[in-house]
Amino acid sequence: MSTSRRRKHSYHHGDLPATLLRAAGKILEEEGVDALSLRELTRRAGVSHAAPYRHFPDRESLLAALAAEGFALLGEAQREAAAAAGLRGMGETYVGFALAHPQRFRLMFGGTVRIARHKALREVATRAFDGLAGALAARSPEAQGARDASIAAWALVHGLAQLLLEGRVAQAARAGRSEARFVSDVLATIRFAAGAPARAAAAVDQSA
Amino acid sequence: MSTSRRRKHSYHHGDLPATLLRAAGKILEEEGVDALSLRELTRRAGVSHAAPYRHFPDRESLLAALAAEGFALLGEAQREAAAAAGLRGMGETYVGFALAHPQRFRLMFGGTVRIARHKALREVATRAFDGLAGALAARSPEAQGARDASIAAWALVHGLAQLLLEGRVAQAARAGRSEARFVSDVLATIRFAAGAPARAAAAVDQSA
DNA sequence: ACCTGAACACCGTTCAAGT
DNA sequence: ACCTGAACACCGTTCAAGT
Repeated sequence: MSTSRRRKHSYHHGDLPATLLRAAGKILEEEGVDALSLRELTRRAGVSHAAPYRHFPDRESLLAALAAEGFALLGEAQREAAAAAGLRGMGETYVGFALAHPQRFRLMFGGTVRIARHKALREVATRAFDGLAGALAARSPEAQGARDASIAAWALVHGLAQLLLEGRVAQAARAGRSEARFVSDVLATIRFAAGAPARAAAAVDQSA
Repeated sequence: MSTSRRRKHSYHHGDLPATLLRAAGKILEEEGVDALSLRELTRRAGVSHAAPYRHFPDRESLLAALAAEGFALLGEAQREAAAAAGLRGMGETYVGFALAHPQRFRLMFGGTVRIARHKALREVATRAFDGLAGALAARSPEAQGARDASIAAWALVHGLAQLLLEGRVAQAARAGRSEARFVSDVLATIRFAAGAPARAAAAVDQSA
């Protein structure tokens, strides 16, 4: 008689959390966070609208779980890229991840989820970034300058991803290049001055 | 007898749009976009909950107006910085704006407002960025390389702003420096290779 | 132990009606 | 021309009750 339940036994169907996360991920990627309501989610999953509360304290916690999945994926992709393609490969991978999963990336960095309040999320996010920082620090280990440069590198790829995602980079700037080539070219315009004392270098370069 | 109306004549009180934008800006900066509901806004403004619809087609259009204010402010600050402090000054101004108006900045770049769908917003946003691109292109006018470098420069400051805003940069990385000094030091680790053919330069730098 | 259904306090948006 | 009040179709969250 029921119209939407597809499960065998229906009542306890093994793993509702996983089912919810899968369905939520689909809604997220198709329509964005704002369209991801618990009620729509439970409709798709064929459970009552109160069911998620047995597994997630509130909506933000479910979003936090989705964001955590994203950081895990990004972190892994970065580690693989570091081994296979070096520093610039990591940057291209970062931007590539954002373009391949735009809504997920927005969720991870958009501020809707307060990362600090969700322990598992906080930890997996931190781990993803340690990779980038470590790779850059390893190249030129003069403490503070290298650390600053690693933040600049991260900011560069992060900002490029964000600008492309939001469509802020004009079509004209692409100049007919493929997306990957464009990203590669833009990143190639940058040089890191990690070795030099940052302050002095700044003074030199600024006088233009 | 009315409890909340503070206006003289009350019914048509001159400039409801401006009143709404002022109140909305306050809610935005205090509590963020997600807390900015039209109903809460109308409660504060002392009008009926349907009143905004005489002036804005929907909630997103009101948010678009708030974002447009932000881009106008940012654009102006950038133009002043360009005149007074040169290229690096513009970058510091960009990050400074984001840190001074975090919720506004999030609204401007968070993807909640579809910029392309709001004409006035689209135009003021474009104008704000022409400034940055122009300043960099003027320094080294070799068509494509310079354009790519200007995008990289923008991505750099934008990403740094975003990472600082979301609290993704660990306290430890600051190493006791003031925020302004930290930003300045991070930006100083970067050199632009706008003059050189981007591709060749990339190949050289990559082999590390 | 896990899920449901009714209930509550919110939303955004529409529209006939008021001034 | 501009604003209101009732109405509609949604939300997130809570809680007693069901299996």
